[in-house]
Amino acid sequence: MPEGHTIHRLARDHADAFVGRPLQLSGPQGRFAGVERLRGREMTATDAHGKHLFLGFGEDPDEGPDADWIHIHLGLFGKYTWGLAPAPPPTATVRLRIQAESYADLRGPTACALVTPAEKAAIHDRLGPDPLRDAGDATDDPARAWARVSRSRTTIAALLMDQKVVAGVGNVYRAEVLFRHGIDPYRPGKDLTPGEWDAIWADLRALMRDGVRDNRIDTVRPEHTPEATGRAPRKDDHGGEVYVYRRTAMPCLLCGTPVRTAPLAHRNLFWCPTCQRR
DNA sequence: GCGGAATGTAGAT
DNA sequence: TCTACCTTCCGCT
Repeated sequence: MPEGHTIHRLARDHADAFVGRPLQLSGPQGRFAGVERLRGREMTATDAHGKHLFLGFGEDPDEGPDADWIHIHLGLFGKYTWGLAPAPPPTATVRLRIQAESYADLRGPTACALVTPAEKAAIHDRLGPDPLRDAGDATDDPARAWARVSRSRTTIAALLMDQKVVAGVGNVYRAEVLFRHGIDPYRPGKDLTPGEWDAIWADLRALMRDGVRDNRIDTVRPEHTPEATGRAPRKDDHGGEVYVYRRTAMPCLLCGTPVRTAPLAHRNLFWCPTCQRR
């Protein structure tokens, strides 16, 4: 269950494990039609933008005559399982298995399909800038996001989840970055100051880079950890330490106010009504 | 064993 | 604003 950091980590892990190595591809579930076309071919590149993962095949995967990309989006349920070869017999839910010296099993993705370089470019075009990219182009330019945010009456909580505005932020990073900056999630985007946006973007970059490195989301500053403050740690465990995400009714790590939750655009929003003011 | 929830998105209305 | 889709896991019977 991924936000952008998971996808960038997967791009790196696929590059390390599979680029330039003899591969065995299979689709045990029978729902990935690209297996036949890619049989015997070499993975030559990987890429990530927001929550979209791309695995490139062909001498020049960006424009060569044999260029193909596997486009993968994990959605809410998609999950990877990694291990050392030989892989055990796959279960019926494995959409895609890639095997070299190690193997990766993909289950439950929203998308797993072959796309052309042009189709890949179209996906980049409809995504906003990604705090984790470092291409020096439109795909990581925070000014593009600010242009949308600063003109919008939509709440900052909804804007942060809109992949056309910012690519890669999900429900955990949204809740946590708004908490870290003391921003009420219901504030309209146009009410934010440029300074607030710059700080949010810089923080997302730092937090999400940590997420890629550690393969989990940790957002709590050392001085606010349960160990440092003596407050009880959150019971639920999604793999990291956070201020408000899924800490409903538990005391805020800073002020002790019960953390609030409310549905917003089909997702649960979490915030501290005391620390996050309009 | 069942129901609900989960780090998500697309498409219909 | 709603529904559908995909899979796993946890808490409750």
